[in-house]
Amino acid sequence: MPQPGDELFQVRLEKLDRLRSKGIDPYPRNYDRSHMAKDALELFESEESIESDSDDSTQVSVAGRITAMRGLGKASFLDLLDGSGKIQGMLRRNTLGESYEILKDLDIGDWLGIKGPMFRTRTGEITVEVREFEVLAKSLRGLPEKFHGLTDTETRFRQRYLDLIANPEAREIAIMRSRAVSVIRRFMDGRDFIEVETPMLVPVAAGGMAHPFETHHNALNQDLFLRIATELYLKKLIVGGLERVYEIGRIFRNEGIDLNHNPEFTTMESYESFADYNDVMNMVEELVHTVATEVFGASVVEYGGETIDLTPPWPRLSLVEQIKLHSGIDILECPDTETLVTEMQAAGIDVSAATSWAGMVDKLLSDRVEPHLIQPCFLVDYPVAMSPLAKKKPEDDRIVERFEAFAAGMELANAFTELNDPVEQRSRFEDQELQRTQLPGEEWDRLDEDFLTAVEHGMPPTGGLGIGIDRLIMLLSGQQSIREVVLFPQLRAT
RNA sequence: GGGCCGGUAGCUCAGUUUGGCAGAGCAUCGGACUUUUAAUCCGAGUGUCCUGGGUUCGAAUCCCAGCCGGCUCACCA
Repeated sequence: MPQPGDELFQVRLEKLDRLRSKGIDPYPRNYDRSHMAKDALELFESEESIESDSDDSTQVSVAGRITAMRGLGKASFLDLLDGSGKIQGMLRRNTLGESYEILKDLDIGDWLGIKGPMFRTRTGEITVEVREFEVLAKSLRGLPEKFHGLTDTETRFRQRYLDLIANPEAREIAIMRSRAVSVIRRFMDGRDFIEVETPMLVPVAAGGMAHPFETHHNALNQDLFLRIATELYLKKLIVGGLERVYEIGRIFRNEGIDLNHNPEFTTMESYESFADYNDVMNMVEELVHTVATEVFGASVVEYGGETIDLTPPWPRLSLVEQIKLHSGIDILECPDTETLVTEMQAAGIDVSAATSWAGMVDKLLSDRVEPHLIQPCFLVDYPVAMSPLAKKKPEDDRIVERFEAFAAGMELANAFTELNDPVEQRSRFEDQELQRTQLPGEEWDRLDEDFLTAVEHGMPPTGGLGIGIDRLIMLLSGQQSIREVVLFPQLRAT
């Protein structure tokens, strides 16, 4: 990459001066574009298909970045890339006269507007025969090489704009993600949910089990945390009678970074009054299927060599049964930590890291069950010890009405019938706080007094949902790394 | 945080095993070329070999420490 002071950079500065000395503003303020590249190509094809009396096609003006230049003396070809794709332009000394010489001061990477009729070259490519052109922005640094493109992952993530220029797939994923979020919004809005925003800076990082980022507000002289979930604030809105709310937003967890984890990630959480987790399950499978078909054009996706069919309904599988099936362990028969440790060791599972009963069940789930959950499904009915915010099943107070959605061995969503008994909620929080004092190495939920006060005012029966947008996009776009679906993934600052 | 792998020209990469002038393609610069498209042809210059130490007559190459990245394990969604 040319740096200020480098020869390549200097050469471009000289070109910039030459353009100015010819009376050309290398950074004009606008351009009157008639067509996107893709639309221009389609226009030509449609005009071509009907017999036309005139020789010339409609004139178009398109604007984009020069991604390739091929000079042949008194004629030159260049590729322009705009938001819709690429289009080729041909410039000839004959048609352009003196202004043809300006080409010498153009480089790959510059923004250019071209205007003229279109034709097909000998090799069949639809091409703008440039009658006029205008420099839209001079670039001082070179672009990645055209053939191999940009593959260095560090540069791709740190300078995502180069990735977007060089790699069409990067562009496609960014666009797909945006469309997917739009579809989710339409889907939720269509079900009479209202989109809300809740605080990201919070005094208590509650609503999940995760290590928060800490910060400080100077004027308040108060420590604050970045939210780890949107859950509790959204449920306060349910208490307030908003009935159906959702939030699509960033949450922050101060934990490891890997293929599936970025410290900031996007979730959609929704809360629906008078619904239970069965209603939410129906909604989730329909939501995912709708996004897949509307954005990616299919209800079937390829992921890691597997073909995954997202068509509802997805099977509802008992968590307890699935653990029994894949590990031989009946967790309900092991109500205390010691028994479970013994059983897990007997099954050859490393229990050195997990210290709590809930932590070990979670490990059983992720080690033994998750890898089998390739086709989409719901695991339902979790132990109460793992789920301090979920309502117990009426027939079994060891189990709560909670489900997690899985596909391609990845967890996509977590949801439950919300616990709305304020007395029980307080005691569940107190249990979490107690566990933290006993097992500080693990993450526990935190007691949020403001939230309890809200629930004490009466929270209606509610079905709640959290769905990881990044992982959903990974699944639908076939990407194995969360960094591919986050435009600017977290990297160490240099 | 642990383990493994990597970092060489603007980009993509050889060269490291066995220490001996810093290399190729693209890009860039000069020239030729009026339908090219990884254009072609002739000619030219690329550089903190990630950084800092060490060994050596001599280090991109060997040793040590560090930085950055990737994968993986742990933790997690």
